[in-house]
Amino acid sequence: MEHNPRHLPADERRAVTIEAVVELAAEQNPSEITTASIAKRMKLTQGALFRHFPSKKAIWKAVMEWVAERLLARTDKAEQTAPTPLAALESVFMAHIDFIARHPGVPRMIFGELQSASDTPAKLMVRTLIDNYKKRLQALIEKGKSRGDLALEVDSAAAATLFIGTVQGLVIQSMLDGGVKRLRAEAPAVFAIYMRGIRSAP
Amino acid sequence: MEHNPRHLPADERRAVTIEAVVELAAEQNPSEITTASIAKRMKLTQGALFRHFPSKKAIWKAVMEWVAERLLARTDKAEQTAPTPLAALESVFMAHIDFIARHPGVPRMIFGELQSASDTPAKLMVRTLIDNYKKRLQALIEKGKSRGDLALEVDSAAAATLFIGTVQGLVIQSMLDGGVKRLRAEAPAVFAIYMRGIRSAP
DNA sequence: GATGTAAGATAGTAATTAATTACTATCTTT
DNA sequence: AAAGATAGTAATTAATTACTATCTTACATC
Repeated sequence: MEHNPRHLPADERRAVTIEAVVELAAEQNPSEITTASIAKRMKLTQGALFRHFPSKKAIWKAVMEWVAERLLARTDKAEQTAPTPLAALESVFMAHIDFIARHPGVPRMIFGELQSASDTPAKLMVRTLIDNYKKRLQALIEKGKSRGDLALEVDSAAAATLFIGTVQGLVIQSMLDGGVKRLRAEAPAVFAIYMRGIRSAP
Repeated sequence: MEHNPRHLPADERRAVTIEAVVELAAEQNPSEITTASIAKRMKLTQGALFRHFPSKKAIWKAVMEWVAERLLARTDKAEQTAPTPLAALESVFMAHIDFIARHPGVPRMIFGELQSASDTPAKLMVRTLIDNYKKRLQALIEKGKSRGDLALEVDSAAAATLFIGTVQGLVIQSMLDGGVKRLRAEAPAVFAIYMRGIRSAP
């Protein structure tokens, strides 16, 4: 059991920093997270952060990389353990919801990055993350069609967009009111309607 | 034709201020909009703003009131001119998309308000706006059910949530890439899947 | 045309911010 | 154990922020 070791190797310090930011984002507006508040959470002086990151933007970039990595790993696993494309869609959806419920700061940060009109490094991370995600969904949907589980008349690209949108909409509304509890509670019923929208007639 | 009249009555000045903020939000991260940048856009000195608003928060509140008013007016009209509940849903959806396409800064501001963990006055505005919106949607959906157009097995609350989520998801993804053009282009196909999800079997 | 008031300009303030600096403590390697 | 490398501290910096105090101008009303 270690008690706040004062000195950490650089890579561990970076990892701890990322965790601190994700934690803080769950508690407050990410745009109001200062280098001072990050340092305080880590019991470190503010200046020390800049020994490990060249700038604040670099911190955000590292955090978004962490998010992309973990989210993709989680949904990937969900997808691959499911028996059918249809089951995979549901499994991925729930894994996504679960990931956000465990890290409520993540959507906060992502939406924050979206708002900047210019292309920050962090925003680029988000874009490629969602791009890849969407491609995988689209492939799943196509597979579901060829198996006869999904309706051929459904636009696959639009279906992938709506899949992600369904998550985003749920998240936004639970951010407004109800929080993580509401997110988990409403997810199944909302996903059921989505499924009804793409499934082939019985 | 008026040429930037230097002096404006207070109420007009407030209106112009709101327009300036909505414009600016379309171009940059709303959290980075400063009182100085608002004033510059209006060709006014920064201090003069505080003759008309007691604080920056008051400006945001006024802007959100403007948004709520206009959006509700637009969707209300769309709803009331439609012949059936089903047609009304589509009409409201498209009116909503059109409103955002005309004012791309609006979702940016709303998402920005969502991120603050505490309940700012502006965040409260957003919450009641969406609450009212959702209630109206739910009523429409119930009406559609009783007419036999919508499936009884569909959860009305979840359907209303997903309706809003569909808009939000579309908006977010167009903010990431493609902008207003993509928003308008993808809206119909995505809405079609939503409709398929709630409509009764033919 | 004089006059009172509403609106704007000018020039500040105090607080907060990311980043930098000079220095110190701690670990690692030989 | 010496020496170099790594990590952290404390204090400071320049820039930016919302907000304010004081002075000046424009306009409506008589």
